[in-house]
Amino acid sequence: MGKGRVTVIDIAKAAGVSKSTVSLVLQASPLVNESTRTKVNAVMRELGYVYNRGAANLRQANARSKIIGIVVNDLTNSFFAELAVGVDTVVQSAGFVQFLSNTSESIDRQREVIASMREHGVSGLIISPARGTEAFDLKPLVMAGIPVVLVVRNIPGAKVSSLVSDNHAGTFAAVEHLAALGHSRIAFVGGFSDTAVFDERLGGYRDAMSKTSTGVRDELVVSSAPSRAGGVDALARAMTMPEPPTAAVCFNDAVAFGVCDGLRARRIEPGKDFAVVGFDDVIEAKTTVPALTTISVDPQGIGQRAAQMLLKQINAGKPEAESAVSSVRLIVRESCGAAMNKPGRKMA
Amino acid sequence: MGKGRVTVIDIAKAAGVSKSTVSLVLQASPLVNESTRTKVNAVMRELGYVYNRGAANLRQANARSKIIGIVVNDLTNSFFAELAVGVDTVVQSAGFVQFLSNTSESIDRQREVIASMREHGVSGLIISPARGTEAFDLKPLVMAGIPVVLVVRNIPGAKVSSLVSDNHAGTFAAVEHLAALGHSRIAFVGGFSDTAVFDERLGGYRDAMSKTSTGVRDELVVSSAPSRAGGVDALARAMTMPEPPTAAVCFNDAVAFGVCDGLRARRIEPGKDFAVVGFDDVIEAKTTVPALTTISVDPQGIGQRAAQMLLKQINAGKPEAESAVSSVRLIVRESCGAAMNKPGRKMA
DNA sequence: TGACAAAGTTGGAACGTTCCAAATATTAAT
DNA sequence: ATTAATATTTGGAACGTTCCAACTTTGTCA
Repeated sequence: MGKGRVTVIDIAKAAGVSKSTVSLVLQASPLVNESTRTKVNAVMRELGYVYNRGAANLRQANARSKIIGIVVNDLTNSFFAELAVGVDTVVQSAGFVQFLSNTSESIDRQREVIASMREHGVSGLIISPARGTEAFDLKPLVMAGIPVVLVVRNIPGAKVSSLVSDNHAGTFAAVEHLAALGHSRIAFVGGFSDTAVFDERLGGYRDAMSKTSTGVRDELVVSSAPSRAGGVDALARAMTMPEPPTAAVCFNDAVAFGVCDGLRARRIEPGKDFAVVGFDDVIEAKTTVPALTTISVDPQGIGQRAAQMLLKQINAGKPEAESAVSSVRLIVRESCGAAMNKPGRKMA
Repeated sequence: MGKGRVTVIDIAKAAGVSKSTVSLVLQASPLVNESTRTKVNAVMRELGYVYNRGAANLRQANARSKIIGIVVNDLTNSFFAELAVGVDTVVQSAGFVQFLSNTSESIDRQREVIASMREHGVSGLIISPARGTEAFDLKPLVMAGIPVVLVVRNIPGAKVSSLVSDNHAGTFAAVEHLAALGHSRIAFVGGFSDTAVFDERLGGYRDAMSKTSTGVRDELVVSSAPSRAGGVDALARAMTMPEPPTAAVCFNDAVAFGVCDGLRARRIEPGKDFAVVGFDDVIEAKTTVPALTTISVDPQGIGQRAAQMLLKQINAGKPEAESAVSSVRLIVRESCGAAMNKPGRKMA
């Protein structure tokens, strides 16, 4: 014993029934007699049977596979890690399991992992596409009728579902808030300028700025890598200007943290001498000092909602593309200087 | 067209050969004539064929499945996210794809996802077990001959491979370093006291402390959740002591960041008035201000190495359990106060 | 008792691939 | 031209499951 795996036929023999009956038991069919059912189940436990899903959904070409794939462009960014967790919770409770792959912004890698996932028979895909992904790259998927939900970054011509956050509204609100606090030289800091997300966030910033007394000033937008190091770097550039800004709306929280680091290195206290607003509301935002004022996008929530959209399409049979925008809200904490009272910490 | 999927038989018909030949082409067999090979490949491209791995490894019961599973206890912790990335890179280049699931420290969930992955036919598993996992829980896996590599947390009686970092050496080095800088009241801060990792790190701290003039003092170890918030909390408790510490060896980087937050909230400057050492060297450690002195464990490296151990076992056929400890090293940055010169930042 | 329905069970065939042994085509050697 | 060797191709059978149609058993009613 031990060599070959235990199959439904072994169970049938041991239980003195036919393989068909065992199959019915596996599917919890009401057709089978209660006594046989318990007997079969007992034998299964005894022999250590494990269901072979591969064989099962080879037979049922119609029903799909209980596997979904999620491919993200940068798993080391905790935004995506949390998004993955959100997806995981809902697919798990729907009895699915997820392939997860990281592309590190490489289109080639992305193509490979998507191909590999198809070969393994995923019944749907959640994709946060690598920079530079074209509608063309998704063509094979839609041709094959595989449901796809794009998250975070949308792709113009692709006929697939998408779920992005309301970037325009987010930065718009951030600027309004800073302006209401009396700031006028407000910078837009960080992010790669060749992405749609950047355009949207910058758009919100611009539209809000144009309603202020200062108006839009191009020198106030300084881009950089969307990372903590990028934030440090971008701030350094911003502070060399003749009239440096007094506040910054950052591309994301990582950049905002970098900006805070850079300020402190210059002996400028974020939240006191300079206002900083982030974007994303990652988990550290609320515990850092000073707590980060930011635009909350709830990455886990997006993951969950994306997973729900995907499962809906999978169950619907015919994939009906749907695009949604996830609303965002401004979370006012300390880094923008709005909280004048020093918050006391609970002590044991 | 478009309803049924394209199979190897369709290709065979269209190319005027037999399905066996097509199969040989798929496996890049040297037996097939060059001209037929190119023809078959052309037809495949034309008809949009996608390989059905499920069917394939149903046939070859011997060869395994090109899927590995990775289950972690907390994906929102960036340590694990990076570990997952490390695993991903090596399994991807070995032509594998990974299932990833998050257990959120729930044993039930862990049992479910492992069962699900088995049903899907994974050929190996990398597990960072949920708190409280017993050797018993892994029994079915080893009985079935499925290779398992435990990472981060080892489980005493389990007959599977493991790869953990040298926790004892890490905290030992941290204490030695702080003592050399002149500190004597050195606290050990954070972590749940019911885990093996905690014991090991505390052990290294204790052994090093017993060699100092102060010796081991139990009131200097204050545990907490291994998170940023936990660090804030633990520091608060530590500072209420009659003779508060002047330095802290932290359970991990998240706790260390929390300790820094807590210090700043008390107007104590980390790296100047108080020395802080972390454990893990997460990605933010080097960019934060002050840069965190910490024990580097290179999570991506661990992920890669674990994946290599697993692949080796998968290829070996018979799983030979092997346990390794990954060495760690002290990275001296600013938070311990050792760097007296203020590091200048590169400007554009 | 016979007919009929309901409940429960069952033996193939099928899913898309790989493997094997055997068949055929090609080339080289006599 | 015949044989031997080599190169290439091929038709089932098998993998573990589900589905279907048909079968057997049991119970009900006249």
